[in-house]
Amino acid sequence: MKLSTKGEYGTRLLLDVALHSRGEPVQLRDIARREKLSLWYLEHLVAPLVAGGIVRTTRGPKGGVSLARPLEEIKLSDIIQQLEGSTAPIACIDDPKFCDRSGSCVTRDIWGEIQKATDNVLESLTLKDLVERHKQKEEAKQPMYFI
Amino acid sequence: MKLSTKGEYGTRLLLDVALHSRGEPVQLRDIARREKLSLWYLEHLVAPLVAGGIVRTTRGPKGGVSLARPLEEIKLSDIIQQLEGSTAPIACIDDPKFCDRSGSCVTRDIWGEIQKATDNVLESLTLKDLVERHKQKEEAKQPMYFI
DNA sequence: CTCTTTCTTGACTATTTCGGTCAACTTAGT
DNA sequence: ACTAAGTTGACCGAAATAGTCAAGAAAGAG
Repeated sequence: MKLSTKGEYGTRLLLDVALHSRGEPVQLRDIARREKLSLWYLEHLVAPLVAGGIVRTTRGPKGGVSLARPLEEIKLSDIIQQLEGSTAPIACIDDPKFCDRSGSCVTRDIWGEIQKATDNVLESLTLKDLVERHKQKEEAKQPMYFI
Repeated sequence: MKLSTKGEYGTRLLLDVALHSRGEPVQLRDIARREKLSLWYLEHLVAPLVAGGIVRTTRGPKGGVSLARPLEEIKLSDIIQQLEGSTAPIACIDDPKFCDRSGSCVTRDIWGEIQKATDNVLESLTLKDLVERHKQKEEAKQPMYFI
């Protein structure tokens, strides 16, 4: 039931862009520094995100990565779909012909239910939710001097 | 979000034992034949299942594998736990010290929710449920001559 | 126009995990 | 004893993963 680093880092990448974009693109170099990720690895995460219409990139000075859609229109499931492919825990879910027992296989049904459970979580959350949760955590850290 | 073949084959192994045990142990060789799995690979699945108290094995003639507990007391989560280890999609869930940002990491919370969602499914199902589902599918296949 | 800055692309590599095989051993029954 | 099981641990090849790098293309600034 493992998530690869693509999905992990990719989500952090997007959240970082969401938090630091002030209208302008966010540079990969800065993301790499803040998130402590290799710049050369991040480059490979951006390509599929562009292909999936999740981010836009601009080259040259003051270039970088920006979100291609409003925060609330970027679902976690979009990100994972783009970076990890399917969320199916096993191949026969996506391709019934993968195994000739698919029709009568009880265990296959279970893996399907598991996929559904994780998809429910991923589809119910958007980047906006992540940003809000992040801000809440930040506020919780600050002592409230103004009271 | 992939399940390895250990969890996949192990679940089928257990279901096969549940379906074919008539008081006596079920032999690995027969399981391998029925499930079309390599005998040598199955051997590696049995060891952790014994360690987890899920099955007992007896050696020698007429030996084999038998369930160590009643069907309804073997949860899917027990099986997966034993064969795959944790269901955490990412290491920092099990070990917060794995990453120094764990406390304030929003994405980590998400992976935790996903784990919880899959655990809910796995803990709600027992081998007995699988057996019953299997029988229902079998019956559905038979045309009902008796009507 | 050219220089710099930034992303783009694809090649490359190291490491790990996975799936699978096998042989030697132990135990239990006949 | 002999035979029929499971037990254990070593081993291997293939594939996936994670990561690095270098050459190039686009966009702006001057």
